[in-house]
Amino acid sequence: MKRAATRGTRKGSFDRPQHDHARCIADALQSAGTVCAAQGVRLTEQRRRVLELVWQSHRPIGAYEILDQLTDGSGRRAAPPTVYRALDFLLEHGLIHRVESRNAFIGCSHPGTEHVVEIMLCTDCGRAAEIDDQRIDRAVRAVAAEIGFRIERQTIEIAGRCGHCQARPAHA
Amino acid sequence: MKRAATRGTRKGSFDRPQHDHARCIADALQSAGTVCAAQGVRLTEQRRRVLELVWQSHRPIGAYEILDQLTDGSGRRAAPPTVYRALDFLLEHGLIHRVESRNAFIGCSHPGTEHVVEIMLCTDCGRAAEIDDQRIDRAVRAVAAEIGFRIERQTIEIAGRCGHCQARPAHA
DNA sequence: AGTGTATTGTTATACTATATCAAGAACAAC
DNA sequence: GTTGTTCTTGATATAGTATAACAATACACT
Repeated sequence: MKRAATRGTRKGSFDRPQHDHARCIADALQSAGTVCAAQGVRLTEQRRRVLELVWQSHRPIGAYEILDQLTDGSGRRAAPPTVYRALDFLLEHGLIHRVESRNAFIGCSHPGTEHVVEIMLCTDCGRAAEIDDQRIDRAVRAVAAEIGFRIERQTIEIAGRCGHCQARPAHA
Repeated sequence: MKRAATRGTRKGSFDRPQHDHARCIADALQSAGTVCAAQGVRLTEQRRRVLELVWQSHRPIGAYEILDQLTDGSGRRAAPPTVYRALDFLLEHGLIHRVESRNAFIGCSHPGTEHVVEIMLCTDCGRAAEIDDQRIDRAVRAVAAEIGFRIERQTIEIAGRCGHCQARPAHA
C-alpha cells in the first residue's frame, strides 16, 4: 500500500494551537474513504460520524464521550455497542489508535501505512501527538532481539508537557 | 537511594519456567520492607498481602483477581477500595507497576530505584518481564528533546511471544 | 489515657466494555 | 425485482474496572 502524505501540521509533533483543525478533520475523513475503498470495506455513515468525532476532539476522546455526542437525528443517544463497534472497525483498519493509558482514542495521523504507534500526551493541554520516528522502534527491536522476544504489538505512550504549553504559564 | 540488587532470575528477561518463584516472592517482600522503612512509610499487613498476591501471580494480575483472593481470615471478601488503596500505595512507592494495556499490575523488579518502566508481555504464557535497558529510554528522550517535549512519564509495553514459548508448541 | 493522623471498612455509584439476540440495510445471483 | 446471504445496526442486559464519601478503627506521640 502506498504511503499517504502526512496531513496538516501533524507530522510527528504537536499542532500549533492556531492551526486549521477543520482542515485536519476533512483530510482525515477523505483519507479514511480512500483507505476503506482500497481495503474493500465500507465506511458507513455511523463509522464516519464516529471518526469525525474522534478527530474533532483535540484530545484523546473516550467511548462514552463519543456516545454522548452521537445522537440519531431525533436526538436519541446511541447505545454503547454502537460506538464500540465503530471504534473496533476504525481500529482494525488503522484509522484510529487506542490510548491505553487513558482508555481513549485518537485519529491516526498516517492511515493506510503500517507503522508502530508512538504517542506523546500533553498533561497540560491534554492533546496528543503521534510520533513518526524510527529510533524508538529500532531500540525496542534491538532489545527484544537480544532476549529472544518476538514482538507483536507495541504500546508506547509518553506523557509530559508539550512545547506550546512550556512556552506559556501552566494551564488553568 | 542505593540501587537494590536485581533478584532471582528476573534481570531484564523472562524467568525460566522452572525458577524458584517462592524465592522471588520472599525477596520482593523483604525489599519492600526495606524500601518502606527507608521512606518512612508503613507496609501494613493489608499492603503486604496485596503485594504478595501480585508477586504470587506469574502474570499481570487485575485488582478484582486480588480482591477474590483477599479474604479477611473469616473468609469474607474485601471491598474494592481496600484493594485499590493498597495498590495505590504500592504504585506510589514503586513496589508495583501498572500494566496499562491490561488493567493489571506486576511486581517491580528493582524497587527502590528510579527507573523508566519498560515491560514485555508474552501473549502465549501471559507472563511479564520488566526490561532494564537504557536504549529505549535514550531513544525516547532524544525524540522528545527534538520536538521540545518535557517527559513526565513513559508507558512502554511490548506484547509478543517470549523465548521460552517460541521454543515449544503454542500454548493450549 | 488523650489527641491527631493514617489506615481500613462500608455503601453506593461512576466509568469502561462486551455478550446476545433481533431487526434492518446492502449486495450478489438469479 | 425477488431471493438468499452477509454485513451492519438496534436494543437490552450484564460484566469488568475504578472512585467518592463518610464512618470506624488502629497507630504514634505526648
